[in-house]
Amino acid sequence: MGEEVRMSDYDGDNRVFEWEVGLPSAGDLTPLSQPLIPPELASAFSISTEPRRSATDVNRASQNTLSAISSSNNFNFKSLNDERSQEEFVEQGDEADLARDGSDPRKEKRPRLVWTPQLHKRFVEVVKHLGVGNAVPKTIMQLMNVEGLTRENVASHLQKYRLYLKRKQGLSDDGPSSDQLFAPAPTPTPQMMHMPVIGMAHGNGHMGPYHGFESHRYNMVQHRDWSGNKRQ
DNA sequence: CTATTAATAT
DNA sequence: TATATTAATA
Repeated sequence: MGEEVRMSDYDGDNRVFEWEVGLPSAGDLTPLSQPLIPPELASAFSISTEPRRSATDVNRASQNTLSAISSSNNFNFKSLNDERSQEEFVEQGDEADLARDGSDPRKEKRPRLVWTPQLHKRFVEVVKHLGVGNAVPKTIMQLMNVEGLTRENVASHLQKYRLYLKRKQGLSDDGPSSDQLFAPAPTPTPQMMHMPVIGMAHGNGHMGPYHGFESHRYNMVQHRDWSGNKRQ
């Protein structure tokens, strides 16, 4: 029952399009790695939150399930969570990082946040929802509800996003769509803000255990070309 | 304390 | 280039 499947990989034969009408696109689905109930609400109503699973946990579980299925009835599942799809990406380039306080969680360096298309989409939706005029980092961060996302992450991205907006209203249209991430999505998919998206990781430092609360770490990244590719 | 912006660092 | 960090300022 709740298989998470990337339809983008199945353009093959055994695909029944009639079954897909009205279904949300793969990118809009809520990853199993996110709790359905925001932590604030859960605690406010004293709902016991299921122990949060990391993206890798979910992927592993999916692998097991899918491999079991495909072996039981020779289904032609292509590569699901294989190779470069998504997994944790930690740049283990250690270099004299013994100066790390293993004590203060707040000061722990996080890996650089990677603004995946999904993350950015989330960001844009929240900003639009708030209105560009009154969307501030703290609020955006809260509404995005992404584990591990910090206010300065958002502030930094917001700063860049505003520059993008400024540049874009100044010059109606001309030249190629300069920005990869910011350019209007080819698939407008007018959906209200909903559903959490998780994503980040890859950094110079380390991938320490982060506590979005009391649980796991975050990661999962689409390592697409950030340099010359426009997805979504 | 948070937000904004520009400059600078990684 | 993308993201982080810092400093000045509101």
